[in-house]
Amino acid sequence: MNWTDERVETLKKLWAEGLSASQIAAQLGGVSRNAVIGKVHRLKLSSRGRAASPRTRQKKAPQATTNAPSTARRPRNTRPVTATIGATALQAQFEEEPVARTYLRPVSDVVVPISRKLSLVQLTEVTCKWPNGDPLSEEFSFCGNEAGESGPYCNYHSRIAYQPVSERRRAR
DNA sequence: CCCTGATTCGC
DNA sequence: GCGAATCAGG
Repeated sequence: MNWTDERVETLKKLWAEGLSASQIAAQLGGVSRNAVIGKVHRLKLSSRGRAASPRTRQKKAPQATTNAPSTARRPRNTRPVTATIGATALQAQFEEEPVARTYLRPVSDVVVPISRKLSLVQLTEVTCKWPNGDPLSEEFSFCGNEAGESGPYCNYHSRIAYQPVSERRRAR
């Protein structure tokens, strides 16, 4: 996945709006949060208002010269995720923003499960209860994918459901 | 443990 | 330039 003008634009916008790198990565799709952060730095728009904390790095002695030259790089699993982007979920997440191009993003490899579009009566103890759309609307449905034991949502929706909360507690 | 951004450095 | 690994912290 390369950084097209469009994607960079989105990155800038979302970053300026205060979204976390991982959230932006999820929006863009196909990139990790590290990729986003790296790009942000390269674009020199790191600051975003205030410095988080006067952190001072530079402590690590990189195991370069003296260490074993063996390629210790770990070929981390490149996740072959293939799913549909949860447009409605994104909507809920950014309900206050105009939303222009985020939802017309190519839905190729975003880490969002395909909604099973269950109705209320179809929910069980193990179905994700993430709502899709307006509860008053005809098309309203629930995600319905398998929910872990840790909550009423599937893995993905647990994150986008709870992450912003802890974020607002901390940052805003 | 979850997360955050920051930095380094092999590619 | 890119981004995984790592770091430092909440």
